[in-house]
Amino acid sequence: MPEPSRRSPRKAKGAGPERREEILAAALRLFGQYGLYGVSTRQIAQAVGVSQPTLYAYFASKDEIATELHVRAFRELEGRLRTGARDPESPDDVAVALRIYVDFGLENPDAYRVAFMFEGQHGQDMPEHPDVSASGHAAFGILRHMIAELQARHPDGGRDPDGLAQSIWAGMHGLVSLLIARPGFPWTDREQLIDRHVRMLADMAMAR
Amino acid sequence: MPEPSRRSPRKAKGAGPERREEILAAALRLFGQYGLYGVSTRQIAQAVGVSQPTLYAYFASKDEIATELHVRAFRELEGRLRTGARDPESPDDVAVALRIYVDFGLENPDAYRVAFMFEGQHGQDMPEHPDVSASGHAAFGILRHMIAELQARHPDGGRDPDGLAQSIWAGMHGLVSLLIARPGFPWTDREQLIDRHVRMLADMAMAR
Amino acid sequence: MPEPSRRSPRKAKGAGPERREEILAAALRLFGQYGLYGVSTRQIAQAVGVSQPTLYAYFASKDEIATELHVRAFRELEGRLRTGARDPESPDDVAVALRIYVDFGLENPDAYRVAFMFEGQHGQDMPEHPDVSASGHAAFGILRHMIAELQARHPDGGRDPDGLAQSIWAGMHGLVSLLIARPGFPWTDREQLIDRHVRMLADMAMAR
Amino acid sequence: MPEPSRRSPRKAKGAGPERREEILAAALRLFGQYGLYGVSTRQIAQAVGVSQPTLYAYFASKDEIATELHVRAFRELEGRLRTGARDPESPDDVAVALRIYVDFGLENPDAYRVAFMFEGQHGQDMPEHPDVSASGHAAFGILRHMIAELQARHPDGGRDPDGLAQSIWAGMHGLVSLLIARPGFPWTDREQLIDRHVRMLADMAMAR
DNA sequence: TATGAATGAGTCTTCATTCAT
DNA sequence: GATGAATGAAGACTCATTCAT
Repeated sequence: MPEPSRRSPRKAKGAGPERREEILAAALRLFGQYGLYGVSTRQIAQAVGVSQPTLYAYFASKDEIATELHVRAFRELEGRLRTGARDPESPDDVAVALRIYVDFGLENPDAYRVAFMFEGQHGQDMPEHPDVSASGHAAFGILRHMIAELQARHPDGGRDPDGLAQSIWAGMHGLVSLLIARPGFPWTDREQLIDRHVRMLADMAMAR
Repeated sequence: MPEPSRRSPRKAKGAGPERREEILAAALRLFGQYGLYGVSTRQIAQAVGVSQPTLYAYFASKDEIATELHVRAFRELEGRLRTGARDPESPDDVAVALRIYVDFGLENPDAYRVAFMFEGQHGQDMPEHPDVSASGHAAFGILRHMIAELQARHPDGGRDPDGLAQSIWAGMHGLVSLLIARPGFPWTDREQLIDRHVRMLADMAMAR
Repeated sequence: MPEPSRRSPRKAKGAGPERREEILAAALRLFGQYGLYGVSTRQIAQAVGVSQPTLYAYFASKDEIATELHVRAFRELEGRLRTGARDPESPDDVAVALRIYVDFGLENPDAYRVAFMFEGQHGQDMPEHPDVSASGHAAFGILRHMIAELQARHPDGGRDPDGLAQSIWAGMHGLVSLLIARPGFPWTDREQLIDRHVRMLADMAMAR
Repeated sequence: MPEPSRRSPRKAKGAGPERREEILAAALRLFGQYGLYGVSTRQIAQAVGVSQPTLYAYFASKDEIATELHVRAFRELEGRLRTGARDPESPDDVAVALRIYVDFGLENPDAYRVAFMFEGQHGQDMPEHPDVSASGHAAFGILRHMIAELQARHPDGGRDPDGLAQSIWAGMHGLVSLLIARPGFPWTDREQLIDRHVRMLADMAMAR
């Protein structure tokens, strides 16, 4: 006796972990486009094609979705940096890493926005979400490590890798965030702007 | 004998234009702390010590409060830059201007946050708020002008003042915004970090 | 010694009863245009050029303004009818009165709207405002009296002046209110429409 | 052993489309009684026995509720006219249609009031609500068509069916709206009043 | 007489979340 | 696993009205 038409024998289409991914993907797109506060759970649910309560089968709250995206964004960035960044022999190698950073941001403005331009209370590194801080620090650590390595190889070339890494990171973040947030600004040729920005900051890695 | 004008000790707090300023001050603090979307008109009213509708006697909408704060913040920055920035003869003079920028941001983190807060729909520099864009562009224009002047004086020293101004501005914004947004991060010595960051960016003004 | 230009020797400009009239005039115009619920006391005050609380020096409430306008409208109509309506010798004389009615409505759509299309609770003749009902009944009484007179003169011509007066009144009201409320409707030639409508209803005055 | 499906005795009131109808019914009653502007969504929700936000699961806005009621009212009227009105051979057949009109209004005073309620900005047949105008015109069109048919059959009997239809419609509307709006008025015998009113207007259909 | 200032109660509407099924 | 239905709390904003001056 055939049981009344059920879509698939065991898992319904897009159930389980896949649903979770669908939700994250939709939320990432929407958060990036309209901002964290500009997106409602209803919109997310609709974008996924499920009902609102279904979201809560996968996430405890809207905040948890945002946090997961935040952590993932940093992981993705970290992964890219780890993959693309080789042992630096010259500032050019640092420039490659910086370029990876920029490309990540511009290719994934949603993720970048979620990761770095996290709205909400400022003035505290969201201690309630330790994962968020941790994943951010890890990505930063790679850059810091590269600069330290580079300087170690050229002991006469530079000092204070910590400070320099922070300075360079900040310089990158400024460009990426402004390019994302102000697309209407009359920027000069983007490619050239980015290229020079990256090279200049990379050269700073060996500053004394 | 006229009795000495009885002032009611209760409601004479601050009328007229002063109330307006009180509201702006409270809104600035709250917006800076919790973000534009994280603050309700109720909270603003409560912080001022008035009822919600009273706000609407001074501002047409919450948006108007935010816009006014935004414009004021950039005006203040513009004023500081205009006052402090002299005709640049060397990158050091540019560094002075950049330092003014940083100091403004760190001394008025709320205002700085509000100034760059208008990142609504991911992009769109809010054409509906021309003042908002205008005030930002004016402040930027001063830096751009300085760099152009400097290069004009040293024709062999640099080119593309537009692109450089954007690059330097971005570099500054990155540092200021991160210092404000991540106070918990293990920054190296702030003063030294800022000082070198500023000098490095200023040196870029004469890049070729 | 000429006193400093005051409009009138005693009353300050627009003070006292004149103010009251100004308020009523402004309210009549606004109520007629936007409806009773579509007009706020602020709008009335602004139209008059005074502050909101000033209204309450002349009227106890917004409702009192509306009521006064209502009563006045009926009085005006009553006055016009009393003036223009002569002892009826034929239906033509009734037609004259009906035409007065229509003209009143179309020339003073604001007043007509206030008088007859009074929004609010229906199903009761606002017993809380006895004046309103009274003034309405008075105007109606004139029409009823005309018809009775006419029939008395032509004893074979008609009966039931009460019912006929109500019927004719209703017929008039329907046309006036629709012409006022639906100006966008594709009415045929207004003058001709009104003229025939009036004559037909007047002829009914002698129906048996 | 499966226990017999427990039905919760509390919340099973009326789900889905039935809720929608409940809301419409409650809104119709309230709008008819207190007017469109005199009723709040809270009152509607309370009358239905649900919370305020629940309304928005069934209607996008208060305006949508009103529009639906308006359209329904005219549709109902249109349906009654279409059903009851036969090819007119004499004014008596027109009288039947007019009587249907009156009966509809008096049996459904709320609906009638709602149908003619959309008198917003004094004029403007709400071009933003095309349905509203359309449904009204459709009902009127039936009457117009009847009169034209009648005159076509008796070519010597009447002219200008458009103008006559408007005149007769206005005459009906006046009586119905006053009977509804002024129940406290000392009307003569209602049945007789209506009957004669209807017959008189119907006779006008063949006026020259 | 007139008003600047203020407000409690109310408007419509949207939110994230939960419950019973 | 999924949902239809529902809601308390809150959102921005407007209202008629009333103080104290």
